[in-house]
Amino acid sequence: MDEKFLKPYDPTATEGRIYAAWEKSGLFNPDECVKQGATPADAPTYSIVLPPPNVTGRLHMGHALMLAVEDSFVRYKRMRGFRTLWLPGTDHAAIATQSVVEKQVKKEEGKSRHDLGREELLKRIEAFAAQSHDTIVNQLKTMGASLDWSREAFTLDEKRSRAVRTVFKRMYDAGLIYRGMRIVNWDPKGQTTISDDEIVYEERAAKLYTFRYSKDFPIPVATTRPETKVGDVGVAVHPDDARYKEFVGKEYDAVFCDVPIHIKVVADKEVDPAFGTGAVGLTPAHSKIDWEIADRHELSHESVVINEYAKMTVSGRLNGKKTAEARGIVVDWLKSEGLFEKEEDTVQSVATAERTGGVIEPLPKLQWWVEVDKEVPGRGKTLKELMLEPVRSGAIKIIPEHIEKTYYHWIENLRDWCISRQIWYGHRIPVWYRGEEIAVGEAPTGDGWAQDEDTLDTWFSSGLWTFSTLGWPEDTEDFHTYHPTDLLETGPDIIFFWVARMILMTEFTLGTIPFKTVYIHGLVRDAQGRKMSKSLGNNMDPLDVKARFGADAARMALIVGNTPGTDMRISEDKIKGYSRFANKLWNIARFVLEHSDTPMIRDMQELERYGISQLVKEVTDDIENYRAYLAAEKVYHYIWHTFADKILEESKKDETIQSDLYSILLVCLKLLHPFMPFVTEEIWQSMPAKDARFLMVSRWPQPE
RNA sequence: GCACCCUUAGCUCAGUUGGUAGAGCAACCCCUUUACACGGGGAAGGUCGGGGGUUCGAGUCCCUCAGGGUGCACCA
Repeated sequence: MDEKFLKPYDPTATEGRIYAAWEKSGLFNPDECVKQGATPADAPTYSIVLPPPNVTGRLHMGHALMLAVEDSFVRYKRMRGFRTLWLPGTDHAAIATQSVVEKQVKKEEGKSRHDLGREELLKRIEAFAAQSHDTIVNQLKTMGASLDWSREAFTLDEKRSRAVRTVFKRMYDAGLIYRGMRIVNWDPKGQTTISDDEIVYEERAAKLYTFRYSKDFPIPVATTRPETKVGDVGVAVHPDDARYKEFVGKEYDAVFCDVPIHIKVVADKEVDPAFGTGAVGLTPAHSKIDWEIADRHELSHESVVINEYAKMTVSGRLNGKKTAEARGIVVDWLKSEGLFEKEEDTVQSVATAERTGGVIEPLPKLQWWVEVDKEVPGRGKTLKELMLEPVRSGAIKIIPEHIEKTYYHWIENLRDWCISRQIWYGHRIPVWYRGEEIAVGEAPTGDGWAQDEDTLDTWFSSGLWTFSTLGWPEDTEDFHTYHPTDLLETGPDIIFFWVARMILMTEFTLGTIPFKTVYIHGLVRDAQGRKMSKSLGNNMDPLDVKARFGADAARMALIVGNTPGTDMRISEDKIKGYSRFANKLWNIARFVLEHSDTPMIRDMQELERYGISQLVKEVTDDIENYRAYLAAEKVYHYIWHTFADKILEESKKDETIQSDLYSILLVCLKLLHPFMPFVTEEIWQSMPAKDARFLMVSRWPQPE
């Protein structure tokens, strides 16, 4: 018996060494598994692409959970003899990364991005991303992730960029990408447009003011944003509202807070007669709904009164004032003019930018959009329908199932997707202009072409991830072998951002699904059930956990009792419990090896009396049905309370049992390996008789 | 407003197609027994949120109420 067993199990002394040995073996690469005879060349494939962590990030518990779950499935499938590919990569995370670097530059040099210029800022960002990349990659490895690093991808590298340009052009040619002047969600803090999904609504107390535009204006109007009223072009009332019927169609002139305005009264069914005064002041340039109502009544969109810095752009006393300040000025003016009727307290949900926290200012802007309600040529269906169909038909299965309903609900409410961003880091829009001419896809030759200044929403490139990582649009063997992928495992917060976009992009581009199963894990919360966040200071650092208890213990704690789609709580006690379990297994191995001078490998029938075949059957069945949380617990329970507490104890009295212990241990190591890869592999390395050099590629016990 | 989820032992949660409840942790008692005190043995603990229904039988299916949470939409 190896002397190492005389001391308690020490994960910190073991895990790094084991991971290095795995990496050196090359067995994370399915081609290498075939070459070394660990996997049959004609074996079926199993593939997962890693949801790419942001290059700016540090490993957090969410990552650790993702890795624990995915690695469990991957290791299980590999042991079952599949040609198993788990493909790693990182995400450039455009807005997030640029804003980190911008802040840094501002702090250290006092310069803005415009002081640096596009080229210089990009240089800084790329340097930062490269260094940050190495950090996160090394952290992924510490959790034991059996990712094939030889295939690593980056959302912004040349191969992925080519995929982006290719898909953009195809969508443009299909008439699904268009450039249009529309109201966008403008983030004055981040100085960019964002999509509807990047908005977070915050409940805030606000005032609802009731006023008239002028003394002779017949209808009182209620608003929470009086400062925007200098941009009003109309007032909308409900067609059936008897109070205002006589004024519909009439037009009025007024000078509102120094600004001349022209108001037409229109009737529109969108207006709720019970809210406020039942009359809406229409500000088409600064409200999505008003824009739409204005469209229906042929009112102008042109009256822009707020700029990108959320400052007023009208002449008179409001000029150059911030919107919040302007609000007070307008209210004072209304009061002094006798136009003010009343103010009431109300609660407003204010749209803020998820990344920067800036209050969204709706502005009309020329942007690029993906049209979701238009028929896709040759498919006879809209993009929306293409997103719904594979989930409805069961071609894509979402776990837990009820999330499918949420998915449908979201798609039904989906509007055109704004894909252009006014930041510099990211995939530049592959469109070039020269006078009236336009070129799309690849850079045109000839003089005088200027590329669009904007970049693409980062989710545009993420949407291609399952196939861009496999080399598409090149005709690669990997693409043919591993696509569609088998499993997409991710968190509930990016189902719409990412999962839905992947389905959209893959259905459009390839006419197929990106993955067969979507497994949604819950969010990791602290012991009190609170979200882990920087501001609360309750973040648990996986690297710290690993240093104290080992990656195996952290992984096990994240898997056991963690049902898909349900948030989980993690506590130090739970992790500590599994670090003790690792030590328990260590001592079981010690005992077994001490009592197995000439180990005999028994087949499953010979071990029938120990209930092990039943365990294998249940564990296999649980993993196959995405119940890893049960499988891991059953293995734990068997090892500790059946194998150690009963069988080992019996064997001290009954010598006939002793010669079976070795075989039981072998099976237990295999069943536990997907969940606790390090300690099981470390013990395996000291097993004198076994079916593979590495437990990682040994055969999974046969369930029958 | 629309939709979805949750409510089971002190705490955190399982309970896969309906067959009279399980785990981990904590708490309690005992044991330093030669694999392990990062251990072992034992006992305790639940009218499965309330009410109603379907069924021979419901934590599990249906209805309803209450509390908690999430997503989406709206917010003049």
